[in-house]
Amino acid sequence: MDYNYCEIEPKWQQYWREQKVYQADNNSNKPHFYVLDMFPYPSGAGLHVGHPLGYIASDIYARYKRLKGFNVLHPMGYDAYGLPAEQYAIQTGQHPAITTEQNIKRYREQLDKIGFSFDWDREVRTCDPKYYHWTQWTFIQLFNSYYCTSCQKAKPISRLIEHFAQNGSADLHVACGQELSFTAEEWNAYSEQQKSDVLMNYRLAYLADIPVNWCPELGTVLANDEVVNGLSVRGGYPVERKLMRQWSLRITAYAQRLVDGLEQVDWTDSLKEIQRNWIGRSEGAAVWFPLEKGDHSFEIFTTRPDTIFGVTFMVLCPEHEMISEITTPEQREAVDQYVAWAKNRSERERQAEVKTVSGVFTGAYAVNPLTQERIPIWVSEYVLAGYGTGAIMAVPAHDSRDFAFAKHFNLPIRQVVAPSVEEVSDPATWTESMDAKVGVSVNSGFITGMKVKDAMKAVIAKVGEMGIGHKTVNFRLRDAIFSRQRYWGEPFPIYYKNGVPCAIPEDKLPLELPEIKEFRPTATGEPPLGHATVWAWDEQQGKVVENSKIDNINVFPLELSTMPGFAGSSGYYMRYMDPCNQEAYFSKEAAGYWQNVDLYVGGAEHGTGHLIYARFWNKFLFDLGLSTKEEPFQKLINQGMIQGRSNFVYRSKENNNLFISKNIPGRAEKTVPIHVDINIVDNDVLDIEKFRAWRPEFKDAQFELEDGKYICGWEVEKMSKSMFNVQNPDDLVARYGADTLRLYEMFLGPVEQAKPWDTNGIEGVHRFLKKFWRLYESVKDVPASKAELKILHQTIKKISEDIERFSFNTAVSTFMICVNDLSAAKCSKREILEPLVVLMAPFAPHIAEELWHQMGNQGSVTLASWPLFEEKYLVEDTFSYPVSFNGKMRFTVDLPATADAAMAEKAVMEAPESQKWLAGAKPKKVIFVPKRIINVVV
RNA sequence: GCGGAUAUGGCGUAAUUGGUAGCCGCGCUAGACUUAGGAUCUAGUUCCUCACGGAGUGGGAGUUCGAGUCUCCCUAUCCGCACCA
Repeated sequence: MDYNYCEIEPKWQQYWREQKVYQADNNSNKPHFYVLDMFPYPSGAGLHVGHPLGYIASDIYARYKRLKGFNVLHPMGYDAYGLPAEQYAIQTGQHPAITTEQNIKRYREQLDKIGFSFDWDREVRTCDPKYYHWTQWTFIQLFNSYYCTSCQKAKPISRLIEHFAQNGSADLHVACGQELSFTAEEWNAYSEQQKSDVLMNYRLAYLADIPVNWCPELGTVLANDEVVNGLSVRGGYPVERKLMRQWSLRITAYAQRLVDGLEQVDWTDSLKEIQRNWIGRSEGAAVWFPLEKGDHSFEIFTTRPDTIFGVTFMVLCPEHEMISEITTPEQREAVDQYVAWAKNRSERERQAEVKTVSGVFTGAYAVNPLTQERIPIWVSEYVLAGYGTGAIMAVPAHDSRDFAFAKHFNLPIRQVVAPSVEEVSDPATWTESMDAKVGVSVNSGFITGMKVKDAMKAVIAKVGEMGIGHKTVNFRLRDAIFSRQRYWGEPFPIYYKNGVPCAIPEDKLPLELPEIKEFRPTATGEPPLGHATVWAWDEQQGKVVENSKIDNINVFPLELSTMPGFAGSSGYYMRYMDPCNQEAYFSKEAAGYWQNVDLYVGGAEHGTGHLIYARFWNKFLFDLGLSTKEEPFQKLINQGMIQGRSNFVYRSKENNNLFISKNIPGRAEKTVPIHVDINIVDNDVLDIEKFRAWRPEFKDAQFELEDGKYICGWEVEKMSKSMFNVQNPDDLVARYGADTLRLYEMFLGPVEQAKPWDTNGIEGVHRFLKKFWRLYESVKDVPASKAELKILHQTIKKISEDIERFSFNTAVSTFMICVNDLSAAKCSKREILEPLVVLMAPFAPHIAEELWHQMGNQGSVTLASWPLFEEKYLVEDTFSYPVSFNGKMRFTVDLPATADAAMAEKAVMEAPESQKWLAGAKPKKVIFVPKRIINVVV
């Protein structure tokens, strides 16, 4: 009987589904293991071959762990809220819920065909009220929490309110928007509205007027990671800066813990580095510079306090609040003009012109607190409002930006750091500043002669003594804007009681997304939820009622924004542990059992988005006592992107109906390349009949062939419909079967590596499976020879190692070698083939299952026992056999310094290793150097 | 500009982690069987050379008995950040 994948694959998929073979148990004595994939956004285009790459890798690992006796949690779900479905709704009027449902159905069909071992009973969808119940719940917890900086932990806001009532703002150690100062008496006298405003400064989810990334085309604000080069990631529309009242998450409170946590996880260095850069921790000093006139002073942040003697001017950002106050009458017009100009520039213009220097003098002066020098104060765009204090001390000699500014406006440059005290030069001759933190201070009063590091400490100590500064840490990370002016997202569980935002009671959750018919913003510019007619909160009844009932006594308006995409994806991995819990996000027992994700597989493109938000979310849940581990994802594998591999035909310039094969001499000049559908090309050979049928215009196409074939050109490009290079996994499953697809995707190369998709090698993998199948056609119950056992044992050993280090491509190669060897030996012995089929089960589960049952075994092979081999089939010390898989045996023998080749050979033959493994046979090759024999090839 | 990664046959890749390159697969060459097939099997295939032999892991140096692997300097490609004081 032939290997009939069309029959066996659906059969076993059904069996697994019906027998619930992959159901994970929350109460088990087995060791636990949690394997997670980044759940997909169900887009209308369906899966392409890039998606399953990571899923197959994680599935192999999950199945391997099951064979190893672990209770494995391997769930899947959908990140179902998102812009594309809503944009589609705007264009067509089709409700996003319908589009999403259809897409999910399609995804599920595609996923099912590949034979994954997901526990579908645990499926979550972010748009399901039973799920977003807990997204909303978490939001309320964030809203009702503040961050205590002395114990580095989130705490209930009620504790802060008590503190205010007793002590006012004194002795606060909290993360906040700005430093406020009030007494207990003042607090107690505040109105509800005032108290609410003050608390917003401390809540972990807070409402504030902040400069946001506004995308007019999408009609919504975007988070920093959703904007690249001033354009939206989704759609590529321009984004502008705008001041808006938005919900934000105080993720900056967790910045230090987010940096520290990276030490505990097993991620690649490059991804950790991406996160460190995004968080952008930098140590330095805060220093107050007094103004020359009046008693005001302003704060600056610097990472180079040691250069304070080199300050020759100060710069404020155009948004700085002190500008209008300090600007002199003579300079007012110029300053106003500059500030207005800067304000009107789009983010994109600003970024495009980073190298251009612009700025204006305010006419005001500050005083250097250490030298008492008078320092002019300027305004310039190159100082950013969002970082540090929006004001800097400029040291043009040792900062390239300050240097460019000083050159442009002809401001003095003073060297204060040099390689040594003697090596001082004239900065007027410099072409660039000396930014490196090396050398010693010069021209710097009491720190002159000190090394940079010591000088920094000395200056910090000095300003500390003077009460005008201290050591501090700054982060580049900004709070995450959490509002989206969109419909298809989680509604905020918030209503506005006469302007005061209030959370709806937890026992009334979920607050379900209301139905609307029009998905655009309202005529008055409100978000789409402004169209909802039943979107008001009745406090008495504790439910949603018609808007018409709003009286601001009992019935209040609800929030019209919705949450962003990352809201639902920040905690889904915890929900999988206990997906049906109606009383809680997840039970403490479930979290206590599963702990955290042991292995997370997904793309590196989430390095600055999802992976930061999820870590923050989990740390918060940890502070609440819900999550048992502070870091959610212990080990992370980044699957490489699959690029497209486009094929081309070459159309003659003279004759539109003539196509010339790639390698015909002179072709390049005579033709133009045209993209051709990769599905009608096989190994770069064009199927001429299919090509003629592909499009009407090619109906009568003529060809100039080489060796009777039409050879296409190829190029690596993005996988996209317009280049006809999208490979749909379904087509390959239909043609070769899921097992072939699974093996081939792994065989393509290391999982982490980016690579173009091409099907040129898939035949070889398919052939291997057929060969594997043939081995089992006449299984005999006779004892295996030692040589055959050796093949098996080496394979077991190598496959185990390969899986443990996620080297699935070499694992597939190992199988091929094993099967080649067994075929050559005509080995059909049960003793060999039975364990081999179990070994194969993680990779090609369908064929393994079929053969397992054909051999008369019961139960699923994918739950058989891996140690079976190690105990039952282990002979001698095969697992410590010194011969590696490719036949080299290595051991070291000490030789006298005078040894020659003959003596070396003799020593090899006498070595215990040879006695044991060569059994008198001569080695093929002996490599030796004086004193030691190094390598013996047998 | 800063940071991270990668570079091996015609192609995808492998190399016992410092042990004397190119496993496995594709493709290609020759052959066997054949109901002439997009089946199966056998042998060969890094490059140059009829051969003897020589060269060879992006380029250049270095450490070492020994380097694809370690160090330094270039070059190219990819990714991340980008006026972050």
